[in-house]
Amino acid sequence: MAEAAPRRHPTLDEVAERAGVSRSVASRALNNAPHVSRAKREAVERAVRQLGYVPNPTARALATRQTGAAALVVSGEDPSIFADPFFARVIVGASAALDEADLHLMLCLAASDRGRKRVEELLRSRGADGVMLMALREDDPLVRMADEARMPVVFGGRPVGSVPRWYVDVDNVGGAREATEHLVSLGRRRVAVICGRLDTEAGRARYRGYRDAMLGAGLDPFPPLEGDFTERSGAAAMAALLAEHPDVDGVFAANDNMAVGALRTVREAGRRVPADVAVVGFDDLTVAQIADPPLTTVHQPVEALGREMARMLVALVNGQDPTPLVLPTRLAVRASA
Amino acid sequence: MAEAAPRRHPTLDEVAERAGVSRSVASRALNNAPHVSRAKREAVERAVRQLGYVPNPTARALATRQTGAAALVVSGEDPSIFADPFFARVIVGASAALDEADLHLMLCLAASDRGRKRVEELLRSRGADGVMLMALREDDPLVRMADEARMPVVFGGRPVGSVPRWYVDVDNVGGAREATEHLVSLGRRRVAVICGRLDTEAGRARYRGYRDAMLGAGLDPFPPLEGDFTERSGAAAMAALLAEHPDVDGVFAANDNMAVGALRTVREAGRRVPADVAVVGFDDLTVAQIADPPLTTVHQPVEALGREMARMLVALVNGQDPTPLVLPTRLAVRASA
DNA sequence: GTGCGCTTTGGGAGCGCTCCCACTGGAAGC
DNA sequence: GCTTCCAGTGGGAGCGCTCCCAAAGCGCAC
Repeated sequence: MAEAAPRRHPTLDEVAERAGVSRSVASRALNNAPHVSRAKREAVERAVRQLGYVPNPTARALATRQTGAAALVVSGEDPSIFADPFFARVIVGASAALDEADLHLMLCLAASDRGRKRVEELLRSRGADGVMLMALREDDPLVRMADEARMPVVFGGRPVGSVPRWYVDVDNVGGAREATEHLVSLGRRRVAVICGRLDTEAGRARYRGYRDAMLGAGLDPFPPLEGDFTERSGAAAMAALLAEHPDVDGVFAANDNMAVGALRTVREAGRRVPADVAVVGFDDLTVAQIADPPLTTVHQPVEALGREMARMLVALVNGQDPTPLVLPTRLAVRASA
Repeated sequence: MAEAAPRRHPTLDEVAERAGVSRSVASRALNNAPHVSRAKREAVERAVRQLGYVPNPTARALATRQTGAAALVVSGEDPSIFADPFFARVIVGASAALDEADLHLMLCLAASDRGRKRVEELLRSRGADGVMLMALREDDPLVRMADEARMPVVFGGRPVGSVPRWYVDVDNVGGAREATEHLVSLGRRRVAVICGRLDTEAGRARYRGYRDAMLGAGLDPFPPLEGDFTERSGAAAMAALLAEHPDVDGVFAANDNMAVGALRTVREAGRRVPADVAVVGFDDLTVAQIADPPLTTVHQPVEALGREMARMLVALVNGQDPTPLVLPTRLAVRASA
């Protein structure tokens, strides 16, 4: 038997009775609403203390039509993409901002079909006051669902093929451009690219940034060589690159994991980093600092991303109409380039 | 203006009316309860489809006194401890298990005072059907709150100084013992230890396992040298160790981050791993595999930890009385030892 | 003394669902 | 023929809160 409740929860009625006031007055006192005399307010406070009263959030939610919770949905068929520390840091930021607005955080990993179904239900049933949506693939059904949702939706990053009404993103194009320009400024001329999945907007935008920088420097951009954001795929891509273009002297990888994989392959091929091949990553996760050599990479404000998504959502919930936000990146120069 | 709702949500009453039945019958049909004729059941289903009806979870929660959500609380004064990929993987496991039971996951980072206060309110107000509690420090006020909570509580790991009624833990003592025995079996005799925080039960248990193994092998255990589970602290501890005991030939670090720090310090001191100093970690996070050399470490089933916590909680919510669980660890032997 | 406007108060009607219970009518048992 | 039973049904009373609104109380200008 689980914790036979010591005594039933006291209700607002009981508080009111004990304080010698009506339920209305007690409610107002509790919510710091006006139109309550000082004496009654204090009487209510006393009764609350004596009874150990805590308002029932469900009842309040039913009456106010506000659940007091915001959901963060992380999409993707593979649940382990969530193991990427990236999301953990987004959550830290979002959690802090939601705390300030007194909203709870519901986390939905929409990996399995079942999970996806539950997200759809959440969206349709107003099981939360608003939703933050992340990591959407091309044609993700969640995008359509979000359109039809009966609550505010903020996107983290932009989905492929559509520009949502409200989103927070990082400057993927600018970051990739800066990374590539850095390689060029070091005198590298045969600068290759290891793209992320090109069915994500981040993957595409980072390739665009690379391409812009190469063209701007009068160099030939490499065609997109696609990885899937894992270390393994970075290592494989680098191997292919060395085989096909032995003279490559710089590599921009669309994230740190792949950059670390590339680092490993370069070393195993007997070449030095950065002397023979300079490598730049993207993200600036912990792994960039402990890589050998430490990875030059595009720093993105991950916690700020979460924080700003949450703030935007709070604004929407409060009936405001915030404008989309693109957060700046900056290059963290370390030993690898 | 945020999304002027296209039309008000249809309610169960409207469904019932459209289907030509009473609200009771509609409710029963919706919940697959008995005592509904086939014809009416189908009529209700049709009405649901036509109206695009979705039950209001809040109203249901109020009536059933079940919120349909479980909370995962991660304690700790520093919110960034949550950035440890460890928690992300716990969440993946917990989320999957909760999905199966149709429970939502609420995530509470009880870092700030404000966050802690909100957790307390959650615990006292039955804002969730149950709670999973992790990463508790000595004297964490959350432990007391959990005792007084009006809902089931499952601990992840055991808090210092008390054995909760329900918990899931990994075999910290056994894992640490096995790690140390491995070092001894390699012929190492001066095997030192870099402990984790000794105000956590995991930190203490891992030291106990180390000590047991040393004594069992007839060797002198080193006194506890405490780190705080970060790479930096591991590096510092290792430096101190080399200064004081230049002849140390093996190190057991209580987690991977500290082991990686130790690795770095050993190399910077001009010694070789594992030839001069063999190093073993604990956790088997991604970092263990990409470390140089790859880290021999105690693998713990992190996702299973989350999954089992969630399952235990579900059992409690369903009125059962599950028994505490200690999950086994195993040594993942790589190049560092 | 009357009327106006203000704050303070409590009654009551929801919010949308579940679930107890009383009722119906037809099948089964005697 | 009667009672007994039970699947099927709908009415209605909650769950615990918010919030509208009418009424009461009171000071103050006229």
